[in-house]
Amino acid sequence: MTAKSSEQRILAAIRAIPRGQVAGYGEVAQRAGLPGRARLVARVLGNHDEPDLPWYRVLRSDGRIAFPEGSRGFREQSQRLRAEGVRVENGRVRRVKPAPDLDEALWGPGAG
DNA sequence: AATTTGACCCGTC
DNA sequence: AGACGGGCCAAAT
Repeated sequence: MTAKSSEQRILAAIRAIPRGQVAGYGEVAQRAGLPGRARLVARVLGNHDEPDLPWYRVLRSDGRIAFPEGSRGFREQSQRLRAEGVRVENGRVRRVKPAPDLDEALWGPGAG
């Protein structure tokens, strides 16, 4: 038997996204062992047939919904995200604040 | 077969 | 924040 197809790995990575949390296409691709294949992830999402697939937890790297504002997918995704407690604002998801660099902590404002 | 398209990403300005 | 260019890969034209 051959190895699992990339599609299966991508689907698995998407299913692995915890409820109430989101992930970027590139992030999913990387978790699926396919770094740089973000577009492939998008294609797979467009071809998905599984109703239980949390496709709505996948966003752009900017934290924005990949659908055009006002589109059906856009509203559905934003609504589903809000249903999980994700804060969606103007088609954009408030992502987790990145950890500050050590230099910033040491040499930041007030360190002088 | 070449070009365009698509639920994209990253570094740089 | 937004704009630009390069990368990536498969389907559609």
